[in-house]
Amino acid sequence: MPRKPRKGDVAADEAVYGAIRRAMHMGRLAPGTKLQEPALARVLGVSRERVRKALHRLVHEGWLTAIPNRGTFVPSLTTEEMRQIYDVRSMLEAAIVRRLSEGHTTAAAKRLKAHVSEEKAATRRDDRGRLFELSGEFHVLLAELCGNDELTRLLRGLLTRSTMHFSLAAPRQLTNCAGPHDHGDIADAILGGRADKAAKLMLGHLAGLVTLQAARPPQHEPVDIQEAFRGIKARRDS
Amino acid sequence: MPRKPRKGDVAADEAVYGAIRRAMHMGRLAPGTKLQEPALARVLGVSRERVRKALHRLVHEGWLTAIPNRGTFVPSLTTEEMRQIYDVRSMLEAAIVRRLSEGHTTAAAKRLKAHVSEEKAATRRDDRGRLFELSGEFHVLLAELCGNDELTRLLRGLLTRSTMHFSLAAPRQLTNCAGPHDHGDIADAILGGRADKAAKLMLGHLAGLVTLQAARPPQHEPVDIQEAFRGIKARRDS
DNA sequence: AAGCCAAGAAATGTGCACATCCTGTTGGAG
DNA sequence: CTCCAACAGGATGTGCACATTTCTTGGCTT
Repeated sequence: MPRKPRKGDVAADEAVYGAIRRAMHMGRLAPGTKLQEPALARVLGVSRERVRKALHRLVHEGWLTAIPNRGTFVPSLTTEEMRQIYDVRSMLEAAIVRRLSEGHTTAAAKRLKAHVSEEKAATRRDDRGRLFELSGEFHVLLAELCGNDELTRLLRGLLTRSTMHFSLAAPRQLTNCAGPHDHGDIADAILGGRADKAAKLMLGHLAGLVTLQAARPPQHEPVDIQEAFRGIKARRDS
Repeated sequence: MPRKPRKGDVAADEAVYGAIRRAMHMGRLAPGTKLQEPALARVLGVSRERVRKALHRLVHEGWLTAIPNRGTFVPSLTTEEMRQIYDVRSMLEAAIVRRLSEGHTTAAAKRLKAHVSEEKAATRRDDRGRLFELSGEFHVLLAELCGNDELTRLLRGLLTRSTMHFSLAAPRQLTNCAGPHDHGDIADAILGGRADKAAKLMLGHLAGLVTLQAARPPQHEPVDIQEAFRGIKARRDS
């Protein structure tokens, strides 16, 4: 028997997908880097087809860019693309906070308060990593509280693409979503039923993020695949 | 030599993708239909891997649903999912028409007027097919006029998923976007700079589409793959 | 010396064959 | 007669090997 692709191996491609995604999230892969399949297969210890499938998925999701017969590359994100993404987010999230301000369940209010308090706790502990995660989840949480799965999925995609800039440009310098008090203020406006104020705060919050990312180092040094995936192997999720 | 996969074959998978997508758009494939790879490969005259790749792409885009080791199926769309999609569209398109009402270029106004007049012409000619296309393009056009590529791509995806209901449920009975005068009224409000009115009209328009699709035949008879792909082979685009 | 051409090497894309899993059927037991 | 279990047929998933294309290196020409 060469190898039994048992039922447990169905999560293997998911692991490869997560490994590459995590490497990008950590800022290990600079824009313009070519991700060649044999090298990734050798480093990750899986077959080339597995890598191939994961790469195709990442390309389709917008994380990578593929050129036929050339390979897949880490995209060089333009500030214009970033502005457009945040523009769409402004449209959606302003509508979201307006809707939540006009009416929400007590359970929703409870989850929102819990999240804000958790963010404040992370801020006091100065836990940058946790705060980075929570900051992103805040925006997804607002979409979830609307009870619209499609909306949640869409916003999650936009948000992951937004965080690409943080990850690829300056992963360790920037903290995260501007000031932590922003989320608290937005939550207060929602819970208080002040739709206009909540929308205005959200728009200002997103605009602040754009200007925060405006100044970033345009230089990128070449990356070694072997070095980039040091300590990254299995496990799933982002 | 078995076969030369020349450079012209790079568009072959695109053709397979378009063929399946067109079959769905024509309402040939009823919800719940299992699309098995050998049958599709035999009918379309391509290799199984080509079909496989197209199926994976369609699954990733939400057109089909895949169950591991079971196959890919045409999804049975719930009215709840449809409502959620139109809910997201309401958020985005209300913001779009508001933005366009507050300011747009003369070129944008020209394109908008041209589109509306073309819709009216199609209505006079009673050209249902053309009007169906134009009705969808109207909503995409509004996104394009905002000059945001990300927004256009997102809305296009939502719109194709919206038309799935028309296609799968009752492709030949329903005409399209409710009344053709709706689009004209929205355009007039935009060109007149009446943001609130334009947004209100758009929300009403989308709400009308939802109620229009509420009553649909829940029955679906089994489909033969051989028969479904009659006259559908190559060519690209949607 | 600089630019161009050609040959080798490596990477991508594709078809093929096999292993595994699911499903429909048939036979037997209760 | 009904239900369960084993089996056969077929479909999906995966690894492998090859064809094609592209990039690089070396040598040649101007």
